Amino acid sequence: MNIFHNISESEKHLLYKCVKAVLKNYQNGEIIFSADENIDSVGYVIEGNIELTKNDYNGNEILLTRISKGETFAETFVCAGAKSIVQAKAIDNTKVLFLNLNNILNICPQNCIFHKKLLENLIKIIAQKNLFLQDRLEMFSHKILKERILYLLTKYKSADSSVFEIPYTREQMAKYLGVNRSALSKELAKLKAEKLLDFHKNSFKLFVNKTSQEF
Amino acid sequence: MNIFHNISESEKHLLYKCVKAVLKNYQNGEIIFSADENIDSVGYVIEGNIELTKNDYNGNEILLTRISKGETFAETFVCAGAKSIVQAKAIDNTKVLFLNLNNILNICPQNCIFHKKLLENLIKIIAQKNLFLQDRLEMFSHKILKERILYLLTKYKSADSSVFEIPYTREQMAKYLGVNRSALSKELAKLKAEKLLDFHKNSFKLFVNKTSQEF
DNA sequence: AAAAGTCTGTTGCAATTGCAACGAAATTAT
DNA sequence: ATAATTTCGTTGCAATTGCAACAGACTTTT
Repeated sequence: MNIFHNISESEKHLLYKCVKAVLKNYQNGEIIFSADENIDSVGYVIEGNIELTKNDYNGNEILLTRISKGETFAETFVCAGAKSIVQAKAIDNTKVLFLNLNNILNICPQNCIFHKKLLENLIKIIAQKNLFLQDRLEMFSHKILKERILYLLTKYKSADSSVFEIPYTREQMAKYLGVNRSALSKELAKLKAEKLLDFHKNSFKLFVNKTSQEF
Repeated sequence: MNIFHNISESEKHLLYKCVKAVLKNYQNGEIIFSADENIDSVGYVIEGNIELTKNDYNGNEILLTRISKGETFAETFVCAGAKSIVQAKAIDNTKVLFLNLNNILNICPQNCIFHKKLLENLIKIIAQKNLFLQDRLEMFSHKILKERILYLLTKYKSADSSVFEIPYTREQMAKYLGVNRSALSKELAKLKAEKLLDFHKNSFKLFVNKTSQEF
């Protein structure tokens, strides 16, 4: 989701003034901010690309994610009132727009509608990331592969004993589940033998007994 | 964090009118909302307790979390514009205040300060939950116990080869790391033998070579 | 100080998953 | 249609972690 969703180009430019947005240019390789810095502004990539990295216990730089044009970054810790925990580095010649959180929150006296939209979008971005993280975490909270598989399939199943598809190849499915691909195939074959499910490629069918609900 | 943080009792009551807050009473056991419902209001527990549950693939009700007095719930999917994915049930006689998201976002014409504070607090709640989830997820992304341990310890270490404490007993540490306690003790003993770290109870000392940083 | 209770380390064995290699099936390119 | 490429299932073995049981260390209670 774009933080300027539903805001037209002309409104955008009014908004820039309204929230005193700051545009900065970075050379390829330039550090935008480091881990442990106090940041007060949400970043928005106008042009170029950014990498968010973190140092592990050995000092190795670990790539967390890439941010590209139209995406927002730094919003989590800025809005949480916390220090940065990641480093942001331009990996192209990059233009970043900084939106100061306080200015976003201080609805301007004019009470402009697009200002409200910006706020709404910002909240939505954070909340949606939250949903994404919650799903991943719930998946990981299942310790056994069988349960992880059923957790995933339950998300996509339409109605019992009818076929549905999942948007993953077997390799992607294994990655989502955080396990080895062949271990996944092995377990799927086992579950098929147990008649808990049937599948072919990315089409699945669940035969789950709902006895616990029938009483 | 309380969504009314920094808002006085008197301001609170003005705010209730301003955002048209709705107070509802629930009997012990009463369903507040079900999974798959469309909700437009953030919940705030004034009195009593709530359980958020989810049905697993077998239809078993799984307890996700308990919400008690002063806590906010439903904010994630309301702000994400998504359907509820959980069921909320009162487990006491419970008073819940519902704050409609649109009303929170529509800063009132009077432009009252506490309205802005409410918004700020809401964002902070979501963003902080985000940070929490990110940490858990990053931990789980390490597949090997050794890496999980070092991830945890790196978070708490002050300076190299100096002693620091972690706020967990061994049992809690194992739970945080998502592994069996005795497996954790085993691995800690191994890492101690490898001279990567030293420890006694919840006091630790890291001997991590930073060679990769020294070049 | 002794006793009871809790926390932690250790051990052996079981269960689960990772890994690598290969062949079959399915898809895409020629 | 054939060949090349990718995806998937299978297998055997290795590595990791779970589990249960017990003993020692540490804490709290009496």
